[in-house]
Amino acid sequence: MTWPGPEAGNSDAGAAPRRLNFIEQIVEDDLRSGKWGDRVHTRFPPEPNGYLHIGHAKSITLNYGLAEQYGGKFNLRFDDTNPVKEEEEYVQSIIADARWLGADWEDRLLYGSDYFGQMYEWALELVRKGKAYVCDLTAEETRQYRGTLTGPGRESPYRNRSVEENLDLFERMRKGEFPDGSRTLRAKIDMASANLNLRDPVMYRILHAHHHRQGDAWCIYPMYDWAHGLEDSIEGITHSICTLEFENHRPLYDWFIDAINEGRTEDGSGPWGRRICHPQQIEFARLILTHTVMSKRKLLELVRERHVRGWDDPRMPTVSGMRRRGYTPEAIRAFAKMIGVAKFNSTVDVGKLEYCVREDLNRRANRVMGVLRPLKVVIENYPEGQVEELDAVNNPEDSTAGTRKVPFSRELYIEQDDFREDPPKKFFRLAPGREVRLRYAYFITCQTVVKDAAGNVTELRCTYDPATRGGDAPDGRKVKATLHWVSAARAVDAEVRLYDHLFTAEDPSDVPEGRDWKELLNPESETVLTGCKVEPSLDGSAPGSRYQFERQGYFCVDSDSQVGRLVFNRTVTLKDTWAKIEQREKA
RNA sequence: UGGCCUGUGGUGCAACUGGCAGCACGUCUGACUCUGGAUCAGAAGGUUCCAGGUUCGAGUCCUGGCAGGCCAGCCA
Repeated sequence: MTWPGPEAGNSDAGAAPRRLNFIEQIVEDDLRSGKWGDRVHTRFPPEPNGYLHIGHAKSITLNYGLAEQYGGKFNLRFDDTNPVKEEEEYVQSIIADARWLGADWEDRLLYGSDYFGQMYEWALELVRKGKAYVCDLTAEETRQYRGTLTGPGRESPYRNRSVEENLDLFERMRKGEFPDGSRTLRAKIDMASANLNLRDPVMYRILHAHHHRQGDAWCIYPMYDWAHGLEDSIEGITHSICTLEFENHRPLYDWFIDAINEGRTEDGSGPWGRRICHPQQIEFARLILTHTVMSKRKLLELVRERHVRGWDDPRMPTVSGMRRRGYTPEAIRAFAKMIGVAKFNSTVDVGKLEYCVREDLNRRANRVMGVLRPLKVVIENYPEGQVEELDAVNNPEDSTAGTRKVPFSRELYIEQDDFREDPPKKFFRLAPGREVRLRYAYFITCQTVVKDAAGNVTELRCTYDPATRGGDAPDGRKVKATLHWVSAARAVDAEVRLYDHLFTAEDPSDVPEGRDWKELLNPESETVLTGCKVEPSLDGSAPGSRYQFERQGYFCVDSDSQVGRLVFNRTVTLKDTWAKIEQREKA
C-alpha cells in the first residue's frame, strides 16, 4: 500500500502544478539549498500518557508522509520525561496504533529517556559555561519571580552562584541528596524577556519517582523544553514538526542548542568538541473536529466515568476507537491529506472524515443484507418449505469480489422503515397494494397488513410474481424501490450498535458558564439493537470484518462478538437521500 | 499598558512568490441505476477581516486598525 504523496491523483504530465503545503515548501527549499544535504528526517514524539487520537493520526501522517515522499527517515520516539504521568500500557497502545496507521520507523523505536545521560552531560556543560545555575526558590517563589505577561520578572537570588557551587549542588541533586521540589537547575537567560519561556526556564526538577524504563536510576528529570530539542538533535532530526502552542518555545529550543554549540567546532577541535545537530522546529495547527473532544484530559474523563466503553469505544476519536468502529487506516490517511496542514486554527467538519470512510469502504467492503428492525413478511403464494438459493453480487465496485448464494423462502424479514401503511409523498417503498423488488429475488406486492391489538403492524401478507425471479420483470415493468430482506428460516440473529456523534454540539468546548461540558454528550450516540436479522453468509464472521449492509451503511464486527453471538458496529451510514427528503418535508 | 502567531465561498485548503481568486467537502439541479448507494453532468455560493498607501496592476508588498489563537507548570 503506497502512502498518498502530494502528487497522488495528479500524476499526468502537464497537469496542474503540485500544490505543496507550507511544510513541504520548507523541506523542498532545504533540499534545494542543501541545508541538510539530501537528508529528511522526521519523527513522531508522543508522551505515553494516553491513547492516540485522530489529531495524532494527522501528525503521524504528516511526519511519516514527509519522510516517505522525500526518501527520508522517520522515528517513533516516546517523549517520556515525566515519570509520574506515563505508563507502559500507553506505550504499547501507541506502538500498535501508529503501526496500524501504516507508519514505518524500521528499527528506530526510541525513547527520550534513553538520552538522560547525554542530557545530563550537556547540562553540566551549560553550568560550566555559566549558562545554567541551581536555584533554591520554591515553586511558588519561582512563579512570583517570573513576573507577568505585561511586566518583567526578577532575578533569582541564587542566579549568580559560582560555577563550582553550581556543579557541586547539581551533582548532589542528581545523587538524590535533596527532597523533591527543593531545588531546580535553571538556564540563565533573561528575566525581562517578553517571552516568558526565556525567563530562566527550569531545566531539571527533583523527582524521586520510578520511571517506566529507567527505574530508579534518576531522581532528577529534564523538563520538556530542555529535553525535546536535544532528543531531536541526538537523532539527527532535520524538521521537528509540532503544534502551534510550541511556537513560543522555539526561541528556547534554539537557545539551548546554540548554548551547547557555543565554543564547539565543526571538526570537533577545541575544548567542547563537535557541534551538535540543530533541527528546525516547524509548527502547524492541531486538528479540531466538530462534535467531539480531543484533549487527553477529557477523553480520560469519559473513560474513567464510563460514559463510553473504554479508550477504544467506537464513538471515541481515538485511533483504537476508530479501528473498532470499522474505519480503515487508508480512510484516515486520506482524511489527513484532504484537510491539509496550515497555521490557521480551524475546525474541520466531521462529515469530511465520514466522507473519506465511505469512499474507502465503498471500494472494498462486500455487500450483504441485514435487517435491523425486522418486519415479518409472508409470501402467501410461495410454496411452504421451499428454499431457493439466489445469486447475489458481493461488490459491484470490485469485479473480483465474486458472488454468493442467498436463501429465499416463504417467510422473510424486511426493514420496518421500508413499509408505510400511509405512504407520504416521495416514499417509494412498500405500502398496501404497492409492488416493490426484493433485491436479487422477486417482485412482491403487499396484500394485507396484520396488526396487533394495539394497532402496531406485526406482519405483511404479500404475493410474489414467479416470473420476476432474479429481480427482473420479463414484461419490462418497473418498480420504484428495491428492498433488502432476509429469509426468516435461515436468518442469523445479531446485535447491532448504531453510532452517532458523541456530542450534540458542534463545539463541545463551548459550554455555557457554570455548566459541565459532559451535559453536551449525545444521549443517542449509541443505540443498541438486538434481534436484528442478517443473512446466513455472515455466520461466524471474525471481529474486524467490514461489510456494507445494503441500503444502510457500513458495519464492522465488534470485538465483543463471539461465535453464535454476532455483534456489529455501524461504522457510518450510507448517504441517505430519503432521510434528507423526509427531514426537509418535516421542516 | 506585553510578546509571538493567524485571518481567502457554509467548511477545510490552494493561488507557480505582484498578473483573470481555484480544488475538495457540503448544498441544490438533472441523468443513470436491481442499493433513494455508487457513478456521470451541471448550478449556486467571494467586499480574499477593515481602512489607507505603493504600483499599470495587490489575496500577495507597506502603514494603521479589528478579530481569533497561544504564553505567567518544578506538565508536554
